[in-house]
Amino acid sequence: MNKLKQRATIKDVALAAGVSPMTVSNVLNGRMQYVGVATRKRVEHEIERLNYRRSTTARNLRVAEQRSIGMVIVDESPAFLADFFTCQVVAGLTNVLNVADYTLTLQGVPMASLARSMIVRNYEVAGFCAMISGPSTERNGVIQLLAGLEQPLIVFQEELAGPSTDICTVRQDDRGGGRLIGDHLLARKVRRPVMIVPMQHWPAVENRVAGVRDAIATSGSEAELTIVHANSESFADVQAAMAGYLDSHPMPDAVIGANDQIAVAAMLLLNERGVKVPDQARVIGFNGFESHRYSQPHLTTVLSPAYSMGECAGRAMLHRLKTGAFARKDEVLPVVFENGVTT
Amino acid sequence: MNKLKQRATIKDVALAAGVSPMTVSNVLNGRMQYVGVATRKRVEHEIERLNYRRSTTARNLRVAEQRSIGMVIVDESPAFLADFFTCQVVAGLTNVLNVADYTLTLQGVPMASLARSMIVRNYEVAGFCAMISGPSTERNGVIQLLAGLEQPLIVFQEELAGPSTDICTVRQDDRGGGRLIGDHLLARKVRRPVMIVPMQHWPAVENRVAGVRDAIATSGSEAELTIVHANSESFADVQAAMAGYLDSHPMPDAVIGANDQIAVAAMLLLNERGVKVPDQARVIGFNGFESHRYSQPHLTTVLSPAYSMGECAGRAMLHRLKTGAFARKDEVLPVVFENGVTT
DNA sequence: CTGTTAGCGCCTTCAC
DNA sequence: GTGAAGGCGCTAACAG
Repeated sequence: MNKLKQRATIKDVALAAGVSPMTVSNVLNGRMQYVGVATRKRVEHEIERLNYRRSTTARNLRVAEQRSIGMVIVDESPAFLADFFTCQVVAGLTNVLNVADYTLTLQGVPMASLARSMIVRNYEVAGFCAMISGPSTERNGVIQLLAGLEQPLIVFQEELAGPSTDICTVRQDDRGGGRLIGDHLLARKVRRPVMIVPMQHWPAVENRVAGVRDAIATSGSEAELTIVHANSESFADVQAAMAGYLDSHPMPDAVIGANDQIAVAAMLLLNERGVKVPDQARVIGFNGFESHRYSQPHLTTVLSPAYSMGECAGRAMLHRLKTGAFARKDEVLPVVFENGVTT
Repeated sequence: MNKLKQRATIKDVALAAGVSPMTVSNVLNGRMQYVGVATRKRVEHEIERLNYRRSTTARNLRVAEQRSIGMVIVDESPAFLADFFTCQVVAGLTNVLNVADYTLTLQGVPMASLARSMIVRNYEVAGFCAMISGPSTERNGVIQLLAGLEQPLIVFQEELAGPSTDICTVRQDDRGGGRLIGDHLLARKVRRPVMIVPMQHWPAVENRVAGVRDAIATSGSEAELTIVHANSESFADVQAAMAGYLDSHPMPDAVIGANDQIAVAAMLLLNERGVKVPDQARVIGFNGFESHRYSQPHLTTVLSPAYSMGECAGRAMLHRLKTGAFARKDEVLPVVFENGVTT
């Protein structure tokens, strides 16, 4: 079925109230200057009685306007949204949009099928927000593809090189966060820190690494950062990479996870091997969320403003829609250092 | 702005390809029996060249059909979605819908403004899924309101009493989970278990309590379950409630949290007071997620099938849309016991 | 295989 | 203040 069953239209309401459809429309749109009070009452009463609901579809067609923003999540995994970071971003975004009577249209697409997806083939939202994962080249391909749609576009956690039209990036200050971590460790005389990062190229991660290096360079310390690549950020891969490193190198005096999960996986391995944290090795993560209060031991980390990023994107998009242009091409949100007991 | 700017229509494509709009429409809809190969090629080429994208709005109006499902999250907190459970449900739901070329339209609404919201006033999706929080009476009010919309409705984590039309509930087997917990604790000779629950009435929580009681009754054990009410499920409130209880009662031999956060908050308090877990008191949670692998100590809990619930709801809705009726009025998904080190 | 006609529900424009 | 005509972009039904 999935059909529009017998549903009251403006015409029905008009008929019942003994007025013309135009008058009903005026009432619906709050153009009260054009409608007598008595008429309005009658119309409103009939709307209620007939359980009338305006067809968004017909209205949007007529006024050539969309009241929804598309949130595109490009990821191979079908569980794309089941990620706390993305989740927070979507939450913030939805809230800002909803308050402005916009809707969020969620679409998860595997990279391969994006070109044939409804998003690309159909015109149905006023603009797009995108969270893209995958290798760098492919991510850029996706951005090109979405940009080709010639609609306002916001991309999360990316940095764009060339001049771009009608694209805005929203990201957190990963490099600044890296610096905070570096400063914190250097103040504790760390000399041989190791940072575990996933194999996959990811600008946020590179910025975190760069931030740590900034801190070392600025301090004039002779500390040296070693990068250890894990095949993925899964629990098993991280532990394997960490084990491989420990087996063939002297014990590092600090382990930095590219994110909290990585840090915890590494820390659990250290525990297993009898290494005392933080006495023998300090451990620090990245992208902590509310849940950090519940973790035991309390991991030192850098708090992600993911929810605010969503809000920021929402506001940016609404502004773009209203004024015709983004206020800024790149929105960078500050992160906050969170002191735990693991450093 | 937010206007449809100069955008190619079917007419433009038809003109450019030298055919009628109807032929273009046939190509778009894959009705190739009605279109010659040469013509099709020409049309497809022009679609590409003109960067044509079909207007979902116009199509939906014409065929009187919506290709989107509304996900309504009724909650006072603007951070509604920033909750792992909801997040997982939405992820599962979106995936199933997207594969069927349906879209998910997300809308978060505070209870108070629901009646005046776009959801209620406008007709724009084929059906609704709802996650409602708040006191029992108000939740029922929301369900009534949404049911009054006369569209297919799926509600998560509720049990409906009376006969309902076109409503389906999707929930996890909380009572079964409670039984698993009860059995586990009884097998360990627990006699004075305490269960910490939030003040707010919540059917899922009541079912968990009932399940534990079931287990006790079935076993014929003389164990007795004490319920401790916390003002909310926040860290502070849970610890306050727990402290209040401990100060005026003998030490329980097991603490059951109505969910994992509650359990962990309680456990941290026990730690602070020097109570050894699990030797002096066992601790057990509810609604574990992937993150349980990262928690330390590894909490014993019952794993929530939240993601599957989303998938289940998606399938149920698609079936309803296709056949005109829900296959089942109440979908109950099994939970899985997860053995940790805290029991 | 291709084209013509008509209309989905709403709102802009203009007349009364 | 209110109403009548017309059309947004698309496709069902029917002609050819």
